[in-house]
Parts: sequence; structure tokens; C-alpha cells
Amino acid sequence: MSASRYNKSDVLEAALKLLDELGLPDLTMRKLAASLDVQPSALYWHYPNKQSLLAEVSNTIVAFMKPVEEQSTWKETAKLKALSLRDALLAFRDGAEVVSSTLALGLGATAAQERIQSSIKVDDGALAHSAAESIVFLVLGNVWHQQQRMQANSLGVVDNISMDDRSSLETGIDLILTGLSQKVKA
Amino acid sequence: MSASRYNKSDVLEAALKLLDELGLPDLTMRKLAASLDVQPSALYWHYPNKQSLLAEVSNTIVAFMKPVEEQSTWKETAKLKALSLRDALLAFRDGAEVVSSTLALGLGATAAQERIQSSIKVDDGALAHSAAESIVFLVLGNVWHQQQRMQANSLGVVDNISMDDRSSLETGIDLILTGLSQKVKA
DNA sequence: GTTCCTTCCTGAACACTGTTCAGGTTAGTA
DNA sequence: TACTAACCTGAACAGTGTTCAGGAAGGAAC
Repeated sequence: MSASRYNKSDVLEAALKLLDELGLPDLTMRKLAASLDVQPSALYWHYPNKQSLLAEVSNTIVAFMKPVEEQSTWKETAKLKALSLRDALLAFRDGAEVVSSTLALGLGATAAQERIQSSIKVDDGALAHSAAESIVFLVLGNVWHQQQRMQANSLGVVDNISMDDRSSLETGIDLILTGLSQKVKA
Repeated sequence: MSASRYNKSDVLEAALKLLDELGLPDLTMRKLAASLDVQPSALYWHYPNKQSLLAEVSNTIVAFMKPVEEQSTWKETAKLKALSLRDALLAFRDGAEVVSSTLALGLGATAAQERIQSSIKVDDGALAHSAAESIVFLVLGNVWHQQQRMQANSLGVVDNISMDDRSSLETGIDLILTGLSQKVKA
């Protein structure tokens, strides 16, 4: 669109925009370059490879989590943070898949888990860690599945009736949190 | 190796073998064809595309779950089934990633969730569904992360101390199951 | 033994993909 | 005006999944 030169964050921004327009499978270096009116090789001045670009995309998505104010119980706070992660993932097409992959590769997207863990007020640190990790996996799996269905449905595939995604996720989170407070009492 | 013709399950078997030897990123149609001493196009007689081949690979991995005999409490049974899924995923290189993707695409690998759900004896069906789904996401996320680290470590990357994966997963499962029995009592 | 049909495979191509690299241009600083 | 850093071009490389017309192998029927 513009006729001048770009920096790293311009490329990141364009990648996010293209992700939303085309989805992850069609987010190629060539199309990204074309959207900036630039040769593909130009991108490699800003990022060493596609993976590291996706890592920053992933971090940006996670950073989209809205801040959550402290609730009357830490359980509520933790739950709201988990749902805030859900909202962030849903705000970008294929957001959950991007973040899942990056997280699995250990290239970032750890902020979500840290933020959730910080609101879990139990003495056993290892327990809090496992709980936070579990919640993150839960949210990622749930949203990934949902987003894939959203795309499939938009392509005209039959919609097999499934329980409401949000409520299923909420009960999953509740299970972990009540299990947690139960275990702490013991 | 052999000089004669192949059928669908021969191709599946070869794919599983190659997955274990090379990992998912290097499991290409060309290498798979070469391992059977056949042209790449020959594979498309057996499977319409790579995705559906991977779906069957995924189903095979999940079917590797060892049967679990009924325990004294259904919680123990459910936990053992979850760990049996874990073992199945760990039995194949990149097993968790393969199954995660296939599951997200809705192309199969639902057997695991059904088996776990069948052992959850609570009246609320929706609750049992959410719990089983949560457990599956937990196991997949945990093992995926672990397998990725295993590969990274084998490539000489520094091993940052992390809590034992199995115990972290076990506590996650425990949290869900105790949360579940807590919710049923109420 | 010859026909016939199904099963399986070849060979070549198409339209992509991420990535590299030598060299050029632009912009800002001294 | 010269220098230097930031940014980009153009072309290529090596690989990917997939398609398609045609050919060969094997077994059954006559």
C-alpha cells in the first residue's frame, strides 16, 4: 500500500492483518511480502525465518489478554484470566493454533501461563505451576478446536451439534480450580 | 524393501515406521514413497491426500492405548486411562502433535475421549463430557510439549530444568477428577 | 489360452513453499 | 560530500503436496 520502507513491527503488523484475512495455512512469506509490495527476500532482513515471525505473532496475540482486576477470591481472578486468554485467542483467526505451535516449540507465548499462575494463591508452588499449565492447555485445546470448526462451517460443512464451547471450557476450568482448593484444604 | 505391490495398510505401516525414524516434519510423501521403493504418485491410489493418511496414523496411535481394567473407584480408572493415552502418544515420535492436529481438524482420534468419558460415572452427562475433553487436552498439551523438548535436547540445546513432566500431568489430571467428585457431591 | 476387469504403479509435470545471496538503493550522520 | 547503516531487488535452489494420462500385473471367466 505505502510506498516507503518498513521496519520489524511493520512486518509484524502486516502478518497479523494477513492472518486475519487468510488464516494460518495461507499466511505465506510470499503473500506477506506481496501485501507490503516487497520481494519475499526482504522479509528475511527483519526476521531470520518464518518461525520467529510466528513467535512474535504469537506473543502479540497473548499480549492481547485484557488486564483482569483482582476479584474477591483468587479462584475468580484465575478464571477471569483464563477467559481473558480465551478472548485473546478468539480475537485472531487461527489464534489458538499459532499460539499452540509456538508454545510447544518453546519459542514464547509463556506470558499467559505466568499471568494465570500469579493469581493462584497456594503455598505449593509446584501445584500452582501444574494448575496454571493445565488451564493453558485446556484453553488452547478448546479454542483451537472451536476455531477449526468455525472455518469448516464457513466452508459449508455440516454443523454437527456440539455443546456450547464456552460453557464446556468454563466447566473445565472450574473443575481444575475447585480441585485445587480442595487439595489445598487437605 | 520388498519387490511386490502394496495395499492401504502397508502404506500406513510404512508411514508409522518413517514417523518414528524421521519425525513429523520429515515425514513427506516423497520420502514415504521412497521407503517403499515407489513413486510418490502411487501413494495417492491408497489415500486421497496426506491429511487422510495422517488421520489414520493418528487413529492408530490412539488405538495403541492399553486396555485398563476397572479399578475400585472410577476416578482411578479414569486416571489410568488418561495415563494410558499418555503412554500411547509417547510410544511414537511426535505422537502428540499428530493426534492434536488431527483432532483439531475433526478427522478422528476421538476414541481416546470416548474411552475416558465412559469411565466417568456421574449423572450429569454434559459434565462428564467436559471433564473428559479437558483431560484429553491436558494430556495432548503436556506430551506435545515434552516431545518437542526431547527433540530439542537431542539436538544439543541446553536443558532448562523443568518439573518432571509426568508428575505435572498427573497432578493436572488429579485436579480435574477431584474437582469432579467435589462438584457431584454438591 | 485369451479376454477382461480390477488393482496398483510410472513418469512427468504443475503450482506452490521457505530460504539464500550477491548486489543495489535509500536515508541519515559526520 | 563521503560514509555507514538500514532496507530491498532479482534470481535462484531445493524442496513440498498433488494431478493425470497411460501402462503393467494379477486373477477370474469363458
